[in-house]
Amino acid sequence: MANETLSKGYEPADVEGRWLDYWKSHQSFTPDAAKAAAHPKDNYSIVIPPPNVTGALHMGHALNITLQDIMCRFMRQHGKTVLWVPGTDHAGIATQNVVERKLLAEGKRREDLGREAFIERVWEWKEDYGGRILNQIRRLGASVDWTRERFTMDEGLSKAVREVFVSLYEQGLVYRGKYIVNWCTRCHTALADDEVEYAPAKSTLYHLRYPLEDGSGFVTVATVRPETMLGDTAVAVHPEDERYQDMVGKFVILPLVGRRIPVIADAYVDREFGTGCLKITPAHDMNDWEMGRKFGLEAVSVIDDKGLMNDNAPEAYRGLTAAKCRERIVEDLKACGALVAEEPYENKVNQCYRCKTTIEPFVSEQWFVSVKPLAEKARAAVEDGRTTIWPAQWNKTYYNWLDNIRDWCISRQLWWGHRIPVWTCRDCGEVIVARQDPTACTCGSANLTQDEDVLDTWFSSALWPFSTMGWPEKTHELAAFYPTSLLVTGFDILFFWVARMMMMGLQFMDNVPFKDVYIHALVRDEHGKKMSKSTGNVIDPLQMIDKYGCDSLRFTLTSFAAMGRDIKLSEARIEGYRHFINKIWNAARFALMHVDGSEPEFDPAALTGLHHKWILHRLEVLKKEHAAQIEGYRFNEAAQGLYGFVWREFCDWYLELIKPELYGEDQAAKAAARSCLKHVLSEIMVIAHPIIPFVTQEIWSCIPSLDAESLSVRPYPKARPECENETAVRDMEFLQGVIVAVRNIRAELGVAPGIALNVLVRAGGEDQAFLAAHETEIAALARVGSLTAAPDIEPPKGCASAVVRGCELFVPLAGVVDFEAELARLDKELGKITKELDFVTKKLGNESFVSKAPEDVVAKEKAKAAEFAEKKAALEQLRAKVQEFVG
RNA sequence: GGGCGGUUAGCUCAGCUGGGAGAGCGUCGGCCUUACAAGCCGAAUGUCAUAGGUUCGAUCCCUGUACCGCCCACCA
Repeated sequence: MANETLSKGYEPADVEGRWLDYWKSHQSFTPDAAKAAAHPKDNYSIVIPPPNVTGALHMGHALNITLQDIMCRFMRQHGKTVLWVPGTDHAGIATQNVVERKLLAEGKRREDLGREAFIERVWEWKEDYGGRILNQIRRLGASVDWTRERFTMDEGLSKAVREVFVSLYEQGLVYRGKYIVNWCTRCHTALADDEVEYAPAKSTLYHLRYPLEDGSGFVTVATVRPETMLGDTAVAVHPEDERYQDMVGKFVILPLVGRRIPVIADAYVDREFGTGCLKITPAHDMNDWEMGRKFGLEAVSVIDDKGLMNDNAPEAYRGLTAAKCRERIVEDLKACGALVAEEPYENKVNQCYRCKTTIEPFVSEQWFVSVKPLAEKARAAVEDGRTTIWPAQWNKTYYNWLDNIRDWCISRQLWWGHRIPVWTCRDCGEVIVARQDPTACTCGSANLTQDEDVLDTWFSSALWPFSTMGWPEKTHELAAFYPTSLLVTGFDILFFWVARMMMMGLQFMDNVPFKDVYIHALVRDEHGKKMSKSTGNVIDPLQMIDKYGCDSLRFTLTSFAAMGRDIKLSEARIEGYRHFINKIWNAARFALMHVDGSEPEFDPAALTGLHHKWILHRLEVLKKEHAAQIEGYRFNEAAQGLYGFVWREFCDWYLELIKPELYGEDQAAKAAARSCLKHVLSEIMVIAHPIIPFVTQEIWSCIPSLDAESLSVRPYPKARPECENETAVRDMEFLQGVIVAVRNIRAELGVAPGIALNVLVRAGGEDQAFLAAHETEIAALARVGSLTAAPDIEPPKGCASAVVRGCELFVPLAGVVDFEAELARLDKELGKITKELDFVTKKLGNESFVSKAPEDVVAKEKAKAAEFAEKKAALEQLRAKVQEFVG
């Protein structure tokens, strides 16, 4: 492949395919855990946030994967042994829903198949489609170790789940209890608090009148759910509410039901809201449930698990849906005069985060984890810095959630998931919680039934950082790679997942699951809206890859990945950054026209040209800054720094400056240029590789006499302090200043680009020598015919002029130049410099500035003032000269 | 109600520990200059939301205000 001419434009599809295959077949990213275990400090590890098996790649994944990949590739370059574990999550509800929908298309329900057959169907589905998302991740160039791919329902991970459940049970941290839970009547399962979403709704607030038992009057309560009144077991008022002082302790009779219920007093009641009286329905409202516990109230459940009115409701309502029942209740209450007012009301309705069905608070028997003790450890680990959250602004959110945490409901009434390892003996009632499926009870009976429920998906995800490494076995992976170095994720699962991994890691590994957590942005559409299928504003990463190439997408996402800020993405941006990828490609194409492997070995000491010294210095700065930026997760800065260096410095200046040498006759200079060019190009490829792996790898493989196929395992370029050269930077500024001044004159005075200009510079000593030495470069870059530098140069009649670093520069344009235009141009320059000079002068005139500001700042300002004054004086002279011609 | 973030060039956004603002895209003008027209050269553009405060000096630090966005809790 070496030394072939590159195609004129970069064609990503072919390139990406080839290198993806190469990396996979060579197992380039598979570390040797046994070896790595011997020196854990040299290791680096990340576990991928496992996408749902049902998932399809979206921009959030693309960003997430890109950032992780950058870190992994970067750390390999820095000599780390890197493990990046890929895998997927079984995603209980989501996956079950998908398969149920498929069944429904065949006219079947899961109940028709039965549990075992249904689960088999889900596994079949998983085998067929579950790998899709992983292939999509692969296409992003993720340098994961495919030999260690995991699934949350793998045998090993299931073993870990069971181990954790049973030991938490043994530690008294898992318990079963009757509790009010968020119940999805469609999914038929309990949901954790954070699986509930709130949606605004237009409702009606009904005022209901309950008569006092002693006939002394009424209390009026307000509710948006009148049907739940059938389950009321109290009415509450505020203890200090004067209106109701004498009612507390009395009883009211519940209309339609006839139940006698107490009036209680509790500060929870808001006196301002509605009538100040609150109906208490412990079985169907979270707050009421708490109140019921506090006051020892009965919880009368009137709605069942399907959302239908049950037998506790008066006969007339039984079997109705809650909504239908509400209509009927409203009619009936109206009829008996208990409904005294209706008003439109906007509130929020709880929804299932999976299917958006309204949540019904529901009392049932569920399994819980006592998370308080775990949460305290998780909090402490961030407080004392064992884990660092980036950016730190998320600490507060994290603490706040942990501080207010309630027990975690972990049972789900689904079939797809880790079945709860609890058996009940049907003969003696013994409850067995076991790591191995028991065959018999202690009483000898084999008549055991396993708990029907499965565990919350997040229960297994919480173990991901160590379960994927083989825990509870003592593996080399755990020894080498736990705790992991970094977790990269979106803030939307900070609670669901990150906090719970912290808890479980600390509990079972006695160590944090990761040293750093990087919370990345949310990818939104160009208007800042969340991308969603229903809004139709989704940008499909795979389509973007097909259209613009993976590197374009990766570079775009990286450029916008500023910490703590959302990304507004549009296709135009990706298209824009494709230009950059193509620019690199073409720069390489140019370079490879001149580099064939015969050039001398790179030796900075042998490079005497200013532009070589300059670019090598700039390269040193880039190396240093780029590494610091990646290490500090300042991805946007890293990408933009690279962009600026490659385009503005390497291409715009360096490549242009070596052209005279490459096309020239001086063989020594040519060889030096080719050697340096090859060196700089090679190092750029290495530095850029973590962000844009494909184009860099492809170019790398075409650079002659390099280790052609190994860019992904190539170390980061070593620092070369001998190349640092501030003098070169200052000299280069001078050279650039002269070139830009001439270009500016040409452009502003409308001189045709074809006309070569002659340039005179009034300069003596070093400056004169410098200009003479760089005539070739100036000639080439500014289209200058002849350059004359001398201390006694006098401006010829009819010329344009400029001042560069104190030197007056003249471009004779007799007969060509429009003096009015030149005058205007000089005036513009004068205006600028005058403004700047005035500002500095004023500042220096301020006594308190001079006396109070640090010395170096004052010195800097003084130097500026001198420089500005010099330039201004020179410009004024030039202007006067031109004025003579005009006048 | 509690918390967090944002407000900088026409657009999208950088600006790390205070020393009078940058990039990309877009715009305008000129170029098919043998790596690249997906390009090259040149140019224009900002009371850094607002009112105060601290300071010799504030886009940056503090306080208040307005508007936008998000998270948590939730008034039935």
